Formats: sequence, structure tokens, C-alpha cells
Amino acid sequence: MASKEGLQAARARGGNTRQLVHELLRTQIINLELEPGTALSENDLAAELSVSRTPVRESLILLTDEGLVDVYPQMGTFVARIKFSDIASAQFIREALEMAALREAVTRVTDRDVTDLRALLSAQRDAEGRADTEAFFQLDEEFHARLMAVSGHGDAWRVVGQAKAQLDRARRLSLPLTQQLHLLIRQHTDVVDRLEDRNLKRAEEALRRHLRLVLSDVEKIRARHPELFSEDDVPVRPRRETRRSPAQPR
Amino acid sequence: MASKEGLQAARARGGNTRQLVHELLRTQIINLELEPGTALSENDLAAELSVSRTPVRESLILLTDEGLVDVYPQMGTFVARIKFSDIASAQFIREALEMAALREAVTRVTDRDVTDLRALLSAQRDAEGRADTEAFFQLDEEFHARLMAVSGHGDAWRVVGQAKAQLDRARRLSLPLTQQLHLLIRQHTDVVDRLEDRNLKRAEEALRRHLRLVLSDVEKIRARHPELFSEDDVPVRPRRETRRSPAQPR
DNA sequence: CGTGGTCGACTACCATACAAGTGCACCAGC
DNA sequence: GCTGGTGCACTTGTATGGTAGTCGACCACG
Repeated sequence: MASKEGLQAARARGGNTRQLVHELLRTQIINLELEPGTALSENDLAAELSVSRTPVRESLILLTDEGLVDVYPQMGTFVARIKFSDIASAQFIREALEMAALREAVTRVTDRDVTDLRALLSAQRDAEGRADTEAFFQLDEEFHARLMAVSGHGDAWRVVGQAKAQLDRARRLSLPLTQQLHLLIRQHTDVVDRLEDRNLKRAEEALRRHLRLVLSDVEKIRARHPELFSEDDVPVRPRRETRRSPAQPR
Repeated sequence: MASKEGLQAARARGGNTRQLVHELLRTQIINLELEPGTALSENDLAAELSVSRTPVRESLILLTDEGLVDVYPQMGTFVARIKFSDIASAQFIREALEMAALREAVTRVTDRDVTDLRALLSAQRDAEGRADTEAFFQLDEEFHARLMAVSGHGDAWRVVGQAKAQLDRARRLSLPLTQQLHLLIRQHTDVVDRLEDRNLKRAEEALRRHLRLVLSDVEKIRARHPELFSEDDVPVRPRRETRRSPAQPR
């Protein structure tokens, strides 16, 4: 993913800096290119991206609002550790919204919608064939978004997206589960099948099962990588990293 | 509500300026003290509040993210008009989350919870007696928040709160519905009763009816005050207000 | 009287400067 | 060697410049 160059190019072409920086950091955090606990100095980021502190700072404020970074005034800004309570909360929100949307989708779905969804499924199988997990997750996102659009509440995807960010961040730790992709696709297909049948109960079961599978993934990961999580009661105030060697390579 | 003085005092005592300005503007927008379409100049606000533009600007960015203001670069920042599609979206989100929470609340509710909820109901009747709608809406907020807390997903209230903001803003237009308060309290009581019985189906019906009543209020209001709403397809680019008379009183 | 171009005031965006606070490293004293 | 105090480097928060862009009023011109 283009980081510095891409931003500078986009900046030249137009589009305001704040949004670009925001999206850049957001994707980097979700993809774990920026690990939980990493310090995000406003000055350093500004220098690296060749912009001033202002848009960087404003981006960090937005990310704080999304729960992706923690700001400790006069101490530092850090990529948020994954709090398990946040995961649970995100799962609840996502599940509640997607399930509610599904219930309405069953009554509104058109043949055209089914066709579109199946096209996405096909693309997912394609990505699976190429073992392109990056593309797969992109398509996964599109699939769920489209599902909400079918319900007539596409606007609410924005909220799901924010909750999903927390889940995805944890899920990225388990990327080498390539065989899982097949299962996920089958579950997606299940949902579409039941939707096409207008079978509400079965559709609900299928989607619920799918969403819960994702959660159970996260729980497995937590057992393997406890250092990236923070316990719920102790906020884990990060300490400034001691820099004894002044000459660090870049 | 203290606006300038309160802010300056709080600022002196501590607490960062951005949050204070943010909360101030937020409540003023929701209470319609700042009407939809009003221009919010960074300079003017900064001057009025006796702070610099920075915290004001950062607050406006957050409010933009919440959908309470619209920023048109190089043109101006305006209190967002109430888009009906936003209302529908907010209603969907709120309903989905509160209903999902209720379903879990039925299985977890304790006698202590019921007691607490009934205490809130009592306070609401009190507020009704004093015809103190302001206090009532405060308690209404607490009631619903507590309901979610009972479900074990109190964290999700934050999201509901953002959706609710859109609804409340429209609902404020109908404040003089004093007799309505009684109905609202009865509905609240219904929910608690069914919750105490652990009767899921009845509890769902009661809460759904309650949430839908609020929505229907909004629809009535839209018929009466169309100027505060903006149609869905036309974003209504606001024009800069023509100031021919330079000496406006303050 | 109607119309097109210019100018000025205002906007948000970005950059920079200053202030207040924190923790760590270092060093004096024990 | 160990401990306590002091200064420095670094942090975010706030204030203030500077810039490009947009709109509306005004005026010259037809």
C-alpha cells in the first residue's frame, strides 16, 4: 500500500490532507502495520508524511473517537491496544445491526440483488483461488455492506464499519488461515441462498453463525497473542520508550 | 444553560478546551438553540467563547463526524439541516441496538436492576408533576442507558447516543406535548414490568412500541416545520447570508 | 434598465510558534 | 553502589500567521 508517495501524490491532485492522513493511518492500524502500543508522535508523523502537525493532529483526534488510538495528554499518543471488552462491544453492535438489517432485507430483496450478491461470491471464490487474502477481505467488506444496502439501511454501514474495524484488527493476526476462506464463502453462500428463498429463520441462523465464527477466531487469537490485548480493568499506561542510542537508522 | 461564563469557568478549573467547546456546541445544536442552517464561523465562535480557533475547529470536525454540522470548504460551516434519511437511519440504528440489548437483558436482569429502573420511573413521574420537560428528557436518557447497561452492553450506549442525537434534535420541536409525557412514562413502566416478568415477547413489544412512538412524533413535526429539514436528494448548499447592514446588534 | 467583470470580505485549510506538563537520564550526595 | 533531586528532551494543547478559494456586492458598460 502506498504510504508516503501515494499521499503526496494524492495531496497534489487535490483532496484534503486531513482525510488522506486519516485514511492512511486508519488502514495501517487495522492492517496491523502499526501495532497496538506503537507511539504515534504528531511531530514524527508530520515529518514522515511531509505535512504539518495540524492535519496529523486532527486525524488522530478522529481516530481517538473511533477507539483506534489513545491519547495521554503531555505523554503521547499510542495505537490502542485491543481491549477485549471493546471486541465484545463491537461484536454486539455489528451483530445487532446486521441481523436487524437482514430481517428487513428478506422482505425487500429483489432478484437483481441476489444476482449482485452472487457476483460478489464468485469474486470471492476467485480471490480464494489466487490465495489473495487481501482481496478477499475487501470483498468480504463489500458483501456485508451490500447486504445492508439491500435492507434499505445502507447508511448504517458506516456504524458497522467502525465496529468492524476493532474486530478486523484482531482478526488480521490470523491471516494464514487460508483454509478458513472456503468456510467463510460457504457461509456467505448460505446466507444468500436463504435470502433468495425468503426464509427468514434460516437466513438469520446462517448469518448469526457466520458472525459468531468471526468472533471465535478472535478469541483463539487472544490466547496466542496476549501482549496485543489489554486487560479490561487496567488501562495499561504506556511508558515512553527509552532512546539511549541517538542515531537510529531510517 | 451556562454558555460563555460556564465555559470560561470550567476552562479555568481544568479540563481541555476542545471537549468543553464540543459539548457546548453539541448540546446547543441538539436543543435547537442553534437552528439548522445557522452559520458557525470558526472566527466568530472563537471570539464569542474567548478561545482560539484551534479547539473550535477541532470541535467542528468532531461534530461533522457526528453528522450535526456540514462543512463546505472555503464556504462555511453550518448546523446540519435535518435530513429525513438521517432520521430514518438513526431510528434503525437505535432500534436495532436497543432491541438486541433488551433480548439479552431479559436473561440477565436482577432484582436490583428492576429496583433501580423503578427509581428512575419514579423520578420521571416527579418531573412530569413539575412539568419539567428538561429534567424528564434527561431521565429518559438515563433510563434507556441503564436498560442497555443491564444487558451487559453499556458500552454500546455511546453509539445509540449518537443516533439518538439526530432524533432528539427533531423531537425538541414538539416540546409542548406535555400530556405525552404521561404516555411515555407508562410505556417505560410497561417495559420494566415485562422485564421483571422475564417475558421476552411482551417486553419486545412494549419497547418497540415505545421507540416507534418517538419516530412518529418526528414525522408529525416534519409536516409542521419543513424548513428545518432538507430533502434527501438535494443537499441544499447554504448561501452566505448577505450582510448589507454592517452594524448588527449583539 | 439590464448585464458582465472586478474587487473585497470572508471562508476553511494548512503551517508554524508558544505554552504547560510529563518522564527519563544524569549527577551530586550519602 | 545506591538514592534523591534537577534539568532536558519530548509530549500534547492552544494560539496565531499565511494561503487559496468562494461568494456577493458594486460599478462600468451596453
